[in-house]
Amino acid sequence: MAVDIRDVARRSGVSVATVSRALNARPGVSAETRDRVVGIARELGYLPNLQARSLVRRRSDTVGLIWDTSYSSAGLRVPFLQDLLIGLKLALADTGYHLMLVSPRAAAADLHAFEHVASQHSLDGVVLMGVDEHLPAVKALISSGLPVIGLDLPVRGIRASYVSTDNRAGAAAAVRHLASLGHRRIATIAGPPDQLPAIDRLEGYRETMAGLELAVPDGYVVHGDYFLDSGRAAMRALLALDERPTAVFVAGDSMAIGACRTVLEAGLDVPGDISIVGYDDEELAAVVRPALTTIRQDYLAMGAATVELLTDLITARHAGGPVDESATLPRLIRAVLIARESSGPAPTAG
Amino acid sequence: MAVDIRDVARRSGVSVATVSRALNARPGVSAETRDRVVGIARELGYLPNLQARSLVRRRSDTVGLIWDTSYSSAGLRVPFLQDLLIGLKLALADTGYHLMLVSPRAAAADLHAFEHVASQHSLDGVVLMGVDEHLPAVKALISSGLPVIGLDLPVRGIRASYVSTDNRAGAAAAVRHLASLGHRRIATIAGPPDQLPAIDRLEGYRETMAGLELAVPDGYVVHGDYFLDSGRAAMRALLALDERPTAVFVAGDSMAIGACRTVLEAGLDVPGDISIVGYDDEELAAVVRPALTTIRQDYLAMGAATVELLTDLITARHAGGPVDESATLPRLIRAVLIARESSGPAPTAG
DNA sequence: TTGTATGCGTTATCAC
DNA sequence: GTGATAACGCATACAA
Repeated sequence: MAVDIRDVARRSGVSVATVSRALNARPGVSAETRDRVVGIARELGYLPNLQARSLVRRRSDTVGLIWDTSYSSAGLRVPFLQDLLIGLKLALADTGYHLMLVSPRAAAADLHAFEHVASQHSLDGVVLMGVDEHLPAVKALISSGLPVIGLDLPVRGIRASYVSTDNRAGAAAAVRHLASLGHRRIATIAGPPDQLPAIDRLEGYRETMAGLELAVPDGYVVHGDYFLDSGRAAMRALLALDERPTAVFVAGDSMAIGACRTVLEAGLDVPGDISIVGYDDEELAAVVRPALTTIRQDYLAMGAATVELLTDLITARHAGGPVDESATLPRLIRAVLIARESSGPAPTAG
Repeated sequence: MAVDIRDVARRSGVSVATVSRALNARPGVSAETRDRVVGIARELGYLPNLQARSLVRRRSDTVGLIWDTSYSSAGLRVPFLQDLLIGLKLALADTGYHLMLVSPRAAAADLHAFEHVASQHSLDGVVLMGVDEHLPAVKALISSGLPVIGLDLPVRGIRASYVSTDNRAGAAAAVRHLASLGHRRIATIAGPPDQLPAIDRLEGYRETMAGLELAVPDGYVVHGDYFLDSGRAAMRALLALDERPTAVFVAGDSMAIGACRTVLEAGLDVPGDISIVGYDDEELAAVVRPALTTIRQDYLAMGAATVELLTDLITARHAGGPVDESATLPRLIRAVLIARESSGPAPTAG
């Protein structure tokens, strides 16, 4: 049926070993025969069988993606993860690695579920996304020594690291943007105080405010839960303040939209009276009115960093060499500010 | 390193052939030895190597997903496709098939690009998503005889079919909803006239209007390109009509939002003066003001139908039997109307 | 530089 | 019911 390496060998008048060497650009074959073999292989439409290849090479040139999407059955959407998937896919396409999606159904029950799928498919490495990093199966996978990268998921290990966004720097960019527009009374609507990204964004806000020698009066830090309504409530609290802020950095787009609405309903203007900067650049950020200035996580860059880290780990492992320290250092990707309509010059003193 | 079938055989005191038979529940092995072998295999933590397995069985229990995401580099997002992916993934997880993501980089150039990857990975079947169905490589893939299912992509062939939403019925639901609110002058903003979903939605509109004995005057059908701005332009055309519609069925949420804005900017009210129904129930449909009444596609059901169709095709092919007619019949999944704020009673005659 | 032979871990085809 | 053994398609150690 399909043409195999023996067919190419016969037609070329050489042995299969020579064909293999020629096609894989291995040394020890004359340029002349190499060219001839390559030509005949192309002519015959020869395609090496990947299963056979990985069986003998003991590697599959395939990385697995472990991504728990069960939340989706409940109607939830996490668009950011899906953006990350695309970033990963695009970056991987340039490297020759294939991507296998594994569905972690039994992960909760079976401690070795992840190791098992990895071993059965001879996966060269694994990317973790949207799973609980405290899962025993995750820890077991990491201590198995297989190269593992957490995508927006803080895991560390002998051959494990992670890629995430620099939430501190993102918050700093937002605050600096507002300050550069002349704002001095800048408040923040933060996320839940027990989540790492929320904590980092809040710290980034505080640090930058301090660096700019701007005061953070009582009441300038309000917490929400990332949902729209909590943004409304938070903004109401901010509007009730004696020294009302002229700008607000909001740690999530939905909350920012809620905050916007509350400002407008109060008869004030955005950005005329109050400037607002969101976070995440969700799809709707560009659509609402006024369009939201926000911080975008660069998922293409995150995908690229993930692939880079993972392939480094993989090649180092195959080379049998020691794990390079720098290869297991987490990579924080800079978030970029997308300036739209919801931020503008500070109102002239009045 | 890892325990293989020979280890199990040795420990069981039987041959590898017997082990294989026992573990795969093949006939010709006594219940007694079967149980013993299974027990020892479990005890040893034996995991069959899937590459070796698929090498000899000539099937991989893996389906490929061909999904072109290159548009994403341009900053575009198609959230619906990502919902579909999750639906597919969840449905597939229950069947034991694995999912391999293939990135069609050379598809445009190489006529046989898709066949090649399928053959190299011994894929049992392929799901197509977000690629141009007119691509020569797609046609070539289908005529290769491999089981292929288009997800929201109208392909047909000897072992090819597709799953889509019932766009006709969705449009009908929208029109009937508006009619039930008392509207009689119902216009539509359709999609590009050369895309099947757009065509079906338009036909569903026409049929239902005819069935309700409602007139579709000249100018009541305007085409857009699914982007927001085209919805604005289309609505401007509609507003300029002598007999202005009191309701508009818009074939996409973004266009519907654009249409809403244009109505509001013209000093008219939604839904007071003009009711609007969108299509897709994108995330932002629930967030914009007024919240959009729209048609939601059931992506979990679509994923399930895709898997069902594909596995039927695959098992039929492996059985060597003829292709069941019904297995290549497209499956249309019913869409549901989500009533929100953008649709209301028709204005009383004036 | 090239060819021969062996092994990768299974399943399947024969014998027995 | 069970056991040798030959594929499956490829890469590579060793010989030549």
